[in-house]
Amino acid sequence: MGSAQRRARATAKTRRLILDAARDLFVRDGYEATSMRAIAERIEYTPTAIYHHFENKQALLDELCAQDFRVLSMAFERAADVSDPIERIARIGGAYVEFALEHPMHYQFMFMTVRPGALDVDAAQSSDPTAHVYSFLRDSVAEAIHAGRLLPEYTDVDLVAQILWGALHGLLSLHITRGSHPWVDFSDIRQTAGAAQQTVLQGLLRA
Amino acid sequence: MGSAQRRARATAKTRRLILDAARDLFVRDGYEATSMRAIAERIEYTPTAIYHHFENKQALLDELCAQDFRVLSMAFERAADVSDPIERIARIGGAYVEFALEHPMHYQFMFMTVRPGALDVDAAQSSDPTAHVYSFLRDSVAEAIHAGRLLPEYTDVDLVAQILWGALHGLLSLHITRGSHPWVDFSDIRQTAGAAQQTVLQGLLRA
DNA sequence: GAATGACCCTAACAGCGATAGCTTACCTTA
DNA sequence: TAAGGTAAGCTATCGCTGTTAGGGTCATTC
Repeated sequence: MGSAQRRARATAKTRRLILDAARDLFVRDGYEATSMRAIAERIEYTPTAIYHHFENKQALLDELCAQDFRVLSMAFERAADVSDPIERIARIGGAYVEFALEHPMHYQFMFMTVRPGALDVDAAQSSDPTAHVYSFLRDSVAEAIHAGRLLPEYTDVDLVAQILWGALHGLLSLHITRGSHPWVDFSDIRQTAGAAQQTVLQGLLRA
Repeated sequence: MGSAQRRARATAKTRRLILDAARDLFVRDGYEATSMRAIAERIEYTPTAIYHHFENKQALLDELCAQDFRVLSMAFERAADVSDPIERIARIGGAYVEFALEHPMHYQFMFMTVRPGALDVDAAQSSDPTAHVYSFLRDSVAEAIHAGRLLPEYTDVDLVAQILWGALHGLLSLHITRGSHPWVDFSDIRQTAGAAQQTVLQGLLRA
């Protein structure tokens, strides 16, 4: 009976082998520039073998993304362990920045890549990990609004959450795409992101 | 002698024909999903003809991009025609949002694409149009700081300019990459961007 | 009138994602 | 232990991609 388990282990190992190779190449060369043939060659299989474990190239990226979302989600859970909603928002933001700077390539896949393909709304709602990650922020914003901590004109939870998310994402994505370019003097990104968050919160909070 | 001019006109017309078709398809289907064959078919030429007018596919996008930078620059010039620096910042932001929504594909290429290849600092400084466009915002921020309109802790011009830029860019880029996805309730992007800008300014300004 | 060069063509290259169909190895069941 | 089923790899191929080599046509120029 243990033989089935051994077989399952072997399958999982191959799967992991493919994913690791794909991640390396995606990170090094980018998604478009990485071919299924290159992934296969790196692990000494034929391209067809990959299709036995994954539906297509996009499915590889999806799986890698899902893994990263789990990492981010766990970081958020750690950061969100505080009762004050404003402080929680600040800590979630800090964890978000740290994640982006520690895994810039993953961040790129997760938030900076145009994902083709229409989605079944219901399926996406329940399965897409972005929703879960976003809900950390959204729930805290809702709590802050409910507790009367924000200025009275801010009643739309999604609007406020997106302002906060956008402020950090904008700086982070600019840093990732243009950080090495000389024509704009990018200061230390952690400091800038911290200042951005503080500024936005200052604009949101009741005096 | 007029014949040479007629010929030049014909060449320019073909060139424009190619660019218009490319723009339409890039915008509709995306850069990667648009093939040279599709562009050629639309204007009833063979793909080879395009290579007579442009070096390659990337050159098509570069040319369109350069056009759009000119458009953005002109929009900024129009928007910046106001003396109050805070109002100027707000109007520059509005023009930026409009530009991104009107030219999402080119916005992607201009601000959301990791550009490979190291740059000669001096050459980039003088030739890269991003610097020129960024300076519109930077100069206005510097003026606002100099006029004592911001809270005293905001002394770093680039930091403030990047907070403002980042807040809008974050929302716009999220909208472009994820706007069609259903798991996050993206409100009207113009309204969200406007609120974001107002919130950041509220956090920056002296009471 | 010959030569030049701009412009566009046909045909082809190598590489891409993906699939059809076969073989092999193993597990389960009779 | 033989038969049947399935997972996982293979070869060969499809239709696509960006791009190029080489040829033809025609107006312009010497």
